[in-house]
Amino acid sequence: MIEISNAELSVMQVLWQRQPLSANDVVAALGNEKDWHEKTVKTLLNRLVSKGALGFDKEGRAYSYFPLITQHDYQLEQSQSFVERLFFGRVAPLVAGFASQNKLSADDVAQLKQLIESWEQEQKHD
Amino acid sequence: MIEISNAELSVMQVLWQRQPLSANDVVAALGNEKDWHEKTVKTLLNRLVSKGALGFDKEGRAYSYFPLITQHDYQLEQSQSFVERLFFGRVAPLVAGFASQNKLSADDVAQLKQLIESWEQEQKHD
DNA sequence: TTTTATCGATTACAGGTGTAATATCAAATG
DNA sequence: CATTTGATATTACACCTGTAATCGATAAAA
Repeated sequence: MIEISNAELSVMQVLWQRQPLSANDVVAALGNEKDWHEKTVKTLLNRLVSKGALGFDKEGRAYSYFPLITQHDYQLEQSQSFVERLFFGRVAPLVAGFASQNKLSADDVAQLKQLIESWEQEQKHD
Repeated sequence: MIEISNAELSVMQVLWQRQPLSANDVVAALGNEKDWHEKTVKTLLNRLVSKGALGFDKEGRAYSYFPLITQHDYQLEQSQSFVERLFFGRVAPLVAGFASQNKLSADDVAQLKQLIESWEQEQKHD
């Protein structure tokens, strides 16, 4: 399993959103949120390539980078391991924490209701 | 915010469950799940004390360790930052991932329904 | 009381991470 | 063609982590 550090993750997020991008495009995209030197971003791109998280095509002088793992897969795997480590595998207590902090949006609740309904449908016909 | 590494977290989990414990008790408690040398566990205890995550009382020769931060607070803070980093703050997509992997237990679903109900109650009278 | 067994404290050491600076090499410019 | 520019590759470096081993002090044992 590929390990992606926090700083690296920010780079992945950019490339999961738009892809492929040149190193400079990634630097620009991160400009708003991160106060990183251009060299820092290039280092992160390099490490992500070494780790097999990113690939690139040579477009002449500059490279064009793209993710080799999907955001969805990464989210799934990390969620699983996070909930395992902190909540011993049960996700509801995590959601309860969000609720207690008023961090549940109406959209979240709507989606959760939907999920529950599907889940109950599943249970019935098996 | 105190940063607790993965290995350190396992030690915290033991002490969140029973507290206070001597170093040897912690070593024993971890014996099942982790294949760590006694020295390794002592190092982790030490680092956690340095970080301010654990305190201890001197009970003669050996120390008696106890958490200085609650499991609940830690879970809350880590959940928040995890969901922020991977899901841009929305928790429902995380739960959706669990559902899709059949990682939702009946207990989870029951608890989620309860949460939603409370949440809707809250919304009404404000 | 001298020796030994234990504790916690300190030190070790390789690999990862955050955060760049420098080196190298090829493309663009003059 | 020679030079400058700009991109990637390599190197840097301190701190964190995983995983212990060694040191030093003190309590227990002989």
